[in-house]
Amino acid sequence: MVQASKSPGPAAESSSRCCAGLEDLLSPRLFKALSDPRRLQLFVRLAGEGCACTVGQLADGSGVDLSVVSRHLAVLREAGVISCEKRGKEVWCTVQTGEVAGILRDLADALDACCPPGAAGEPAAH
Amino acid sequence: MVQASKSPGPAAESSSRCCAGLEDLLSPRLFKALSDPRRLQLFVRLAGEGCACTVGQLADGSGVDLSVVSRHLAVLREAGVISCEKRGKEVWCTVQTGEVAGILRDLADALDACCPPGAAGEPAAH
DNA sequence: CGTATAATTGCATCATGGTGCAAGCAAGCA
DNA sequence: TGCTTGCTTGCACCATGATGCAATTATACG
Repeated sequence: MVQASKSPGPAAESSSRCCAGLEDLLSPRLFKALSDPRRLQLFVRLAGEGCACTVGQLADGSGVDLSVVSRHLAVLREAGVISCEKRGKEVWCTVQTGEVAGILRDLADALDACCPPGAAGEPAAH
Repeated sequence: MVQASKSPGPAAESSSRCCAGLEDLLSPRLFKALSDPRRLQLFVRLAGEGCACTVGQLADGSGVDLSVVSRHLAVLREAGVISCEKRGKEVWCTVQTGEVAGILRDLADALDACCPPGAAGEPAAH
């Protein structure tokens, strides 16, 4: 929303020779979802519990209101970190371990393929 | 700061059998650093430029004040995403591709080793 | 020295986001 | 139908964070 559409920008963008697909892999939404300690706590808790909990179960012992947990889970869900399924009155949340792990690996691969040592821009002595 | 020290908590934490080291790998600081679109833009730009730029170079064409860029770079540096080296008057920033990729891979591995399908908590039909 | 350049930091302002309470909605049950 | 439970959403409040301008520090140059 802020970064518009790739934003050609006034400055020279000609040097995008490497790290081509990096930008597409870096999703602010994903990182924003994992940037909050409370959400991270819920994430770990959800993973530790066997990757499936109801909102109420996660709220128990979290120290915050159930509405807060509900909102945090919504953020995680919109980021694709977890998925939720309604069964009766309850909503069961599941960690998307495979999906998230895949994204992180793609990102790691893109980074490794990026910026070869002594590629360019590095000043020798100046 | 918020999550205290592992927080034994009132609720049952007995089910931390899996995803043991997951919590230690999930650093709010790292994700927070990558959660801002502007910082992500600087990150991509820095990677695309050959992984080495001065603060001024990054500020050019970024559309924001140099002080803003400086602050964003500080956040990235404190998160270990980049490293900065002062040479003369200028500060050269470098993307820590290997470090970041390593962290992401460790996290991906931990997630894959986590939550085996049909482990527990999953309701069959209820 | 004094000046210019590069970058950081202080300060004020504004936007975003986390939180709790209460109301609303959906689903099961008597 | 009325009631209870599980969860979501609206609203207000407060903390955090992003931004721009100005002042400060550090380094190079004359």
